[in-house]
Parts: sequence; C-alpha cells; structure tokens
Amino acid sequence: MGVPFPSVEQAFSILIMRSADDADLTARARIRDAAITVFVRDGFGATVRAVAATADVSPGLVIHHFGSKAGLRAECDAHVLAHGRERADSLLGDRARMGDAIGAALARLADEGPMLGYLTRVLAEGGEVARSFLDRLVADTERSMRVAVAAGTVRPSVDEAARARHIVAMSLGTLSMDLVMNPPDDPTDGAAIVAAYADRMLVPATEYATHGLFTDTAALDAVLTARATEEQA
Amino acid sequence: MGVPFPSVEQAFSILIMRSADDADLTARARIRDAAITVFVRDGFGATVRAVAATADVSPGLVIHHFGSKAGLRAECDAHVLAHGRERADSLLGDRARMGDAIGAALARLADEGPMLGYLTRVLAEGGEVARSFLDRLVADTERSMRVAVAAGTVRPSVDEAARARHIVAMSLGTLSMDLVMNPPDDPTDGAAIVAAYADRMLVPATEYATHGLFTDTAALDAVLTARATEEQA
DNA sequence: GTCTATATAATGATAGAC
DNA sequence: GTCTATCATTATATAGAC
Repeated sequence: MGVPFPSVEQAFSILIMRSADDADLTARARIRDAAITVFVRDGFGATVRAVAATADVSPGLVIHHFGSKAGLRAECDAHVLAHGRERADSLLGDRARMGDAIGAALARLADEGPMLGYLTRVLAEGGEVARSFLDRLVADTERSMRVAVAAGTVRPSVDEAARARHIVAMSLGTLSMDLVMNPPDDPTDGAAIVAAYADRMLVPATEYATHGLFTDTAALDAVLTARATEEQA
Repeated sequence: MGVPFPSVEQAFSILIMRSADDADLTARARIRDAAITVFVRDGFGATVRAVAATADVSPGLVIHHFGSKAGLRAECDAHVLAHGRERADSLLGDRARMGDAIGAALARLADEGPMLGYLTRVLAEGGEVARSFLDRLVADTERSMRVAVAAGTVRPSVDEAARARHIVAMSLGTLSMDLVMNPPDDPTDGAAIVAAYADRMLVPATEYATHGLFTDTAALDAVLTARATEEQA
C-alpha cells in the first residue's frame, strides 16, 4: 500500500509524545497545560486571568513563573512543537510503518489530547513559529517522498522540492479548512477531531491522491510548457 | 483544457467585483476601506484607533458611523464576502470560460487589492462568517464538478458531495498555508500574492490534479473496502 | 511558592462642543 | 459630520505580605 498523507503522518508523529510526565505535575506544568487548553479553546487572545482560573491559581502566579504572557506562550509552543525530530527520522527508516500510513497515523493519534488543536491554532495565526514548523515538515516530507519514489509507491515529480512544499501546504491546509467548516464540539479532543476528519475526508483525499482530478494531461502540459517558455526568456 | 482549481477560481471570482464606486468615497466608505487594509495588515485584533489613524479621522467618528468595532467588522465582511453569487452562477453556464481556468482566474485577479488578504484572514479566524462563505463555495463547486464530469474533463467521484467539500478545503487551505510559509511583503497587494502563489504552486498542484500521487490503487482500494465494511455494520 | 492588592497602560465607547 | 476630551473597562504586570 502507498503513503496517503506523508506530511500529515509526520505532522501527527510530531505530536505523539504523550509525555508520560505525570510526575511533572508541578504548579508550573499545571499552568502550562491549562494555558494550552485555554489557548486551544479561546485562541491566543485569551487572558492570563482565564489561564489562571483554569489552573486554579492566581493571575500573579502565572506571571511569577513565566515572566509574561509572551513567556507563557513561548513555553506552550515549545512543549507542543519542539519535538518529533527523532520520530520523523525513525519513521523514514521504517518502511513497514510507512506502509500502512493511514491506519497507523490515525491510530497513534488516538489520544494526543489538545496538541492537534494547538497546532491548528498556531498554523492559523501564522508567524515565525508556524513557519519554522512547516519548514521542518517540508524538509522531512521531501526526504520521505524520495524514499517512496525509490520504492515505487509514489510517482516521481518534475520538481521534488516544489512538490514537498505543496504536499505540506495541502495536507495541513485541508485539515485546517475542514475544521473551519466543521468546528469540533471539543477542540481539545484530538482523537475526536481526527476521527471526524477522517470520516469526512479520507475517501475524497485518497481518491484524489490516487487518480487526480482530470481525465487528460492538457492542463499539466499547458503549465509545463508555460514554465519552460518563461525559463527560456 | 481542464479546470485545475475550480473552487479557487470561484473563490476568486467572488472577489472580482472591483466595485467602480469611486464616487463612494464618503468618509464612511473611506473608514471602511481603511479598516479592511488595517485588518489585513494587523489582523482583526487591530484597534479602532489604528483604523481611525489610517483613515485620517478621529476614533470617535469611527464609532459614530458604525456603532461599534463589531459593526465596523460586519460591514467589512459584507463588503468583501457578500458578493459573487451571480458571478459563480454565470461561470457555471459559460463553459468557454471554464476552459482556460488557470490563466483566466489569475488574470482576473490581477488587481483586486486587499480582498484576497482579507479573505485569508477570515478563513484563518474561522467562525460563522468563514463557515457560511465556505458552505456557499462548496455548493457552487459541487455543481461545477457535475458540469465538468458531464463534459468529460473531470473524473467522476464515488462521493461527489464529499469531493466538493474536499476540493474547497484543499484549494483554500493550500493557499492559506502557502501564505503562512511565504508571507507576502505587502499582504494588501492581491496581484502580487496571486503571482507568487502561482509561481510556487501551479506546477505541483497541476501535477497532483493530473496524476495524483500514488502509482497504484492499493490505498484507495483499502479505504473504500473499509468504508463498505463499516457501512454494512 | 503563592496570594492579595495595586500600578499602569490600552481599549472600546460616550458626551458634548463646533 | 467631525472633533476633543473623557469615562469605564479590562489587561498585563508589579509589590509586598504570608
């Protein structure tokens, strides 16, 4: 079987770190977790007071621990996004797991909590944090694609770098837009979000990835000809 | 030639209303246009004061005309999004124009100003305004697809409704994510945004729409089998 | 470490003169 | 219609007691 959504799988793998730090329940960590939940629910405009209330501490204590709201935000970003490097790498070397990408990726997402919702908030907001996350994902995806092309499961592209950027933008963009169209009841419930998303999009996305949309190559021919012409000029 | 990005073309067509209301330059309209520019540049968190400064009026006058910041926002939304119904319909009836979709859509986008940036802000924010816009686009896309399938330029789908939703989410999602990865110098310059986006994504997107990604149908077979099985249960 | 109380700044919105 | 001046609210962040 092929690799339906390589970049999505990688994005998700980055979120699978279900850090078993239940001992990490210092007040500081509690505040951070509460902040993630509140940011997912209400967006990054949420107030320090709302975070404090959710963590059952005083607003002053939040600032005491993180210096400022920006400091709190930075720590949340780091906790959610600054992971997965090794994960993505090991995935690349493990063709067996790439094989059943759909089921595996979805299954491993079964309980990552609010991380997915946080990621989509970051992507919607844009900015440097989102950009660096996507850039890393593009690099990983390009390497994944080369492996898959060599293995014969994925077609070669006329521009592998451009395809990697496109696949990342498309994968996470489709997810983000689907969530706008179908807002989850509980945005912090990653498992429910993934299940609903798969239910809506797995068939059309796989169909598109298998056959494309067009019946002929006229559009592609035109685009490639146009590009060749302007490159000559 | 085919119809590379039907939903994108329709989304764009909605923005092509270059309202020749140059006589519409009442202070009220000036404030509204300034608000659109500021919202595109700084997001919807931008202050009434910033809008007033850009429009060269007092903050009080902004409230005087629109009642509240929410009122101003609503008027901006209406001005940008509450159009295009007829446009999209006429497009459906005009197969000649659907034919050269790529060039036509991009060319007609040559100068729609800050509208595109405003649309991406609305989509990133989510909420009811974005949802109703996307819903309308999905309905239009499904009708477009049926026409194109009947004409033989687009492959039929096992689930036309799901495909329409997927194409809309994918088209606008890809655009949004590409803009996160490559922030435009001037987010209010729609022409430059479209040109840069096409330069980066037209080749890989058309390639994907023509051939898909996979070399075989194993993934699709698995997904369809799984769906059939769970429908039986 | 944690709280209460408060300083400071910014924002949306109002009032009234012109 | 437009402005200036101001109010009321809300936010982040600080200070100091416990």
